Amino acid sequence: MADDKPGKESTEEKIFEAARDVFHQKGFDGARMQEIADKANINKSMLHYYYRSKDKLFEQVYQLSLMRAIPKIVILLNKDLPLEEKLRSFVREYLTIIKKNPDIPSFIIRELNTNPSRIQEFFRSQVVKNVQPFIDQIHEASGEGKIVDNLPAEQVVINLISMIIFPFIGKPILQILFEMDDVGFEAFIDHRIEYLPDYVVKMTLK
Amino acid sequence: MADDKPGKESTEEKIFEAARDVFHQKGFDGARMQEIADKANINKSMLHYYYRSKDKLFEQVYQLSLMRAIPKIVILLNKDLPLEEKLRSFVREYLTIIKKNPDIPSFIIRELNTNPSRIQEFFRSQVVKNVQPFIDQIHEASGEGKIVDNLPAEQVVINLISMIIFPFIGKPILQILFEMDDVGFEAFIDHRIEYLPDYVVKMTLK
DNA sequence: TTATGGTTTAACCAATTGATTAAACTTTTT
DNA sequence: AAAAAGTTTAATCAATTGGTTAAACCATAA
Repeated sequence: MADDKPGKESTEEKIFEAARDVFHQKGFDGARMQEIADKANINKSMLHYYYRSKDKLFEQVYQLSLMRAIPKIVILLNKDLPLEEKLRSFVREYLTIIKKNPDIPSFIIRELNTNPSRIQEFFRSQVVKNVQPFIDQIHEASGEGKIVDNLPAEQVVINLISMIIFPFIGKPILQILFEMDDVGFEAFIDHRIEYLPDYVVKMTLK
Repeated sequence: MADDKPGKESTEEKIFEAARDVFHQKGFDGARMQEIADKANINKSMLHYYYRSKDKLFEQVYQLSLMRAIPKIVILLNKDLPLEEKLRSFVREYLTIIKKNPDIPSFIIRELNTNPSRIQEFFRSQVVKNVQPFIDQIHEASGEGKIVDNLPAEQVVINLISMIIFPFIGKPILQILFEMDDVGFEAFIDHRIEYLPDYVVKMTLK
C-alpha cells in the first residue's frame, strides 16, 4: 500500500519524509529506525549513512517541522497592524497552517513535555523575540482599558493559543465525544476557521 | 535526595507511585522498568512480581489516573443544573482538579496520540455517556437561541475544554514565552480559576 | 523449633535496538 | 577502459530492555 510515485525523490529525501512521519506519529522514544527504513523502502544502514544517528535525524526533522510552521505565523505578529486586525489574521493564519500540518502540534507538545530541553532552546531563540511585540501590544491595549475584563497579556495569549491549537491535539477525544470521522473533523475545523477569528476578537477586545 | 519518609508504604504502593511518576513524565515508550525500580528503591524483579509486565503496570497506572480525575468532573455534568450554573462549576471544578494533578492532561494526550486504542476504549465506555446530557443541554440551549453566535455544541464544548486543559499541556511554552517559573505558573493558574468560570459563561451564553 | 508461604534478591536470558563494518554495486571522473 | 568516489547491501555488534528463575530471606503458624 502507499506505493510512492515513481522513484523521483532521492534516498535522502525518502528517509527524511519517512522519518518525519514516524517521529510525528510515535515521538522520539516510540520511533524505530527499522520502521523508518521500511517506510522509506531502503536499507537501515542508509539512515546512518545520511544522518549519522537517530538523534541527528530527529533534530533535522523537528527543526524543519518547526521552521516550516512557526515563522509564517510569527512574522505576522511583528507587522504594524492594529490589534484587532492582528488578532483576526493571527487566528485565521494559524488555523490554516496547522490544518495543512495537523500532526505538528501534538508532535511539539509531546517532545516539549517528555524532553523539554531538546526543543525549548529553539523556542527561546526563534520564537520569543518575535512574539514579544505582540505581547507588548496587548499590554498597551490593556493599559488603555481596551481588553475585556482587563485580562493581563498572559491570559489573553494563552486563551488565544488554546483555542487554536487544542482541537488538533485533542482530535482523538473529539472524535470519540462526537462520533466524528476524519471528514467530520475537517468540516469541524473549516467551520472553526470561519467563526473563530471574529469570535476571538469579540471575547478579547471591548 | 527525595528520601521518602520512613518505610510506611508497601512495596506494591511504592512501585505504583514510582510507575505513575515515570509513566506520566516519559510516557509508555520512554519509561524504563529499571528507572521505576530505582525510583521505588526496590529490585526490578518486584515490578514483575506484583504487576507481571510493563503493559499491565501501565494499564493500572492510567486506569487509576483517569479514574481519579475524570469521574469527579463528569458526574457534575449529569446533575440537574441550569446550563449557566453548570458551565461555571464545570470550569472551576475541572481547573481545580487538574491543578492537583497537573501532569495528567499531558499524559492522556500523549498516549491518546501515540497509541490511541489503548485509552480510547476507556473514553468510549466511561466518559461519553456521562458527557452526553451536557451536550444535549447545549444543543437545547442552542435551539432556544441562547448560545452566542448560535455555535453548535461541538464548538462550544471544544472551546471550553481547550481553555481549561491547554494551559497545563502548554506549560513549557508558556514558561518560556513569559519567563515564568513554577511559582509564577501556579499564580497564573490561580488567577485563571478566578476569572475563567464567569468569562466562559459570558463568551458562551447570551 | 521448624515448616510454610509470601517476599526479595542477584544472576541470567532472549529479543530488540541503534550503530558499525566490509564488501558489492553504481556512478562519475580521468 | 580503468580508477576513484559515492551509494547500497548484508552481516554483525554491543548495549539496552523487558522478563525469568532459582535461591535466599523472613515472617507467621503449627
